[in-house]
Amino acid sequence: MRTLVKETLEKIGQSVTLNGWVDSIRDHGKITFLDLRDRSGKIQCVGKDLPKVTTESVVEIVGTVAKRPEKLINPKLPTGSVEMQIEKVIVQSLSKELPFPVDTEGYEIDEELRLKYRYLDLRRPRLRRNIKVRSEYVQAAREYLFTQDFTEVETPLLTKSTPEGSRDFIVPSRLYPGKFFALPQSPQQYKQLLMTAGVERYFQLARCLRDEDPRADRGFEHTQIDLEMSFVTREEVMKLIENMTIYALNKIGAKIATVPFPIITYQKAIKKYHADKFDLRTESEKKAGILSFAWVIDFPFFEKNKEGNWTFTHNPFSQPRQEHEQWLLEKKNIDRILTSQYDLVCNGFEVGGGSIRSNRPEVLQTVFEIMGYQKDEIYRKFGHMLDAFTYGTPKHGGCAQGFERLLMAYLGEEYLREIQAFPQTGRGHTSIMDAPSELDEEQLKELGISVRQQPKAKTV
RNA sequence: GGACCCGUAGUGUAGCCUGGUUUAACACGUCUCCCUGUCACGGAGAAGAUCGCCGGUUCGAAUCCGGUCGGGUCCGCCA
Repeated sequence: MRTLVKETLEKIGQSVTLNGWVDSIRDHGKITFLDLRDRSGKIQCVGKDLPKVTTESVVEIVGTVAKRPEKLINPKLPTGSVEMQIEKVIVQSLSKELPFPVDTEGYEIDEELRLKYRYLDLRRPRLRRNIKVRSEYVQAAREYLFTQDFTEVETPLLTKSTPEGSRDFIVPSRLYPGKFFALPQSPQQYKQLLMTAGVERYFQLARCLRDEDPRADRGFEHTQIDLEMSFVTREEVMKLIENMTIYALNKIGAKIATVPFPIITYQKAIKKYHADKFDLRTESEKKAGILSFAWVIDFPFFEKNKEGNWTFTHNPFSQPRQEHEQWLLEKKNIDRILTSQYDLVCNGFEVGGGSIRSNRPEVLQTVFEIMGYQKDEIYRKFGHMLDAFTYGTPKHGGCAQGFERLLMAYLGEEYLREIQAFPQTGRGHTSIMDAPSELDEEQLKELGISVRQQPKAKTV
């Protein structure tokens, strides 16, 4: 039976079997020290005449846990008061020399190389912690939402392209040649339809895919804690997300500057910070690693795009502020219509946003009319929503939290990629596997895609 | 689509501006040998780089110039 490294502290004098990676070897000739690492920690193992083994190899070590004499205790190691007296080392998987060190922070290493060998990069303590903290945050958020009677629902990945918002990732259809699925930019429409369905409180860890040029804090894929609630006010949704965030951050030991989160209007934010996302932290709070949140509300619903046409600032499905709904229906004072949208800001990042949605088909229809859509086009693209809203849909609202950015702030990371196990590179290549890649002619034929010389094809 | 920056042993850097004492240096890692108490062990030694690629200038290019490829950051874009 396997014993974890951290469990050795309670097994002094016992014979145990440890499994893990060789963290380091210190060979003194007649005596050799071998530090063994598993997911729970590191322990020093002592023996003589050990088999030939390299660092980062996987070994099984059978031996006896012994208390170290007072003067040999290593205070830097959690297991520093004990050591393993080796009876037998079985080399299970020998490692060759790694392409880069994994006992450093790793920032100094070329990121392309780190991503090519991400499975080794993830061995470094910093990334192990990032992955672990992420998992703990998500677990805590789930825990909280379940106490609030939410139901977790998965929505489709293969869905329909909608012309608004970000550029879609496209998947060709084999059964319907010449037609395409789109991967979701967010579960927006499905989660609203779940409100029509009567789920009332939905959440999901939603993967969102957007085909836009990557940045430090955004890539092709990111995950959001996405939720939607029926029969709620703006303030109720904001409070729920706020409480979930506080609960989950407490679980991972993060400190928050101000609770409840301050609320500021968009107009005041622009005037005061010249941006709709801003950093409220004092210098001492920055040093202490404290998270400082704020809500931004009362955004304008519409703005003019570069062609001079009206477009939405955040979300076309949003309900305007109640007092402006009549303006919207009459298509007047368009520039003064405010939306029920709320954005959550943390340490200068936008880490979430949502709104109360309109459940009136005529409001949604008018929004698209203001943006210059013809009636038949609206029905073709959003008819399913308008239709659904004629069958008894409660007023509803929701929020999506970009918790990866939140964890970036908490973990002091500058790049979203450091929070993701297998991120794309800054130029949109996948980790490890060289994707996007070319397809076999056979696959293309099956998809009804004509075979053309692909640009930058590396044919020799 | 645009702007800026970076490519030198396995990793990270120096050298480049001001071309020639360069046999391309240093640290870590790797390999060999020595070492019974180290824990970033220590000591001795060794291997490992045609300086991303192509071309130009020059008697001579890691170094200057042009192009190209790869990478990074930002702007555009990202409901």
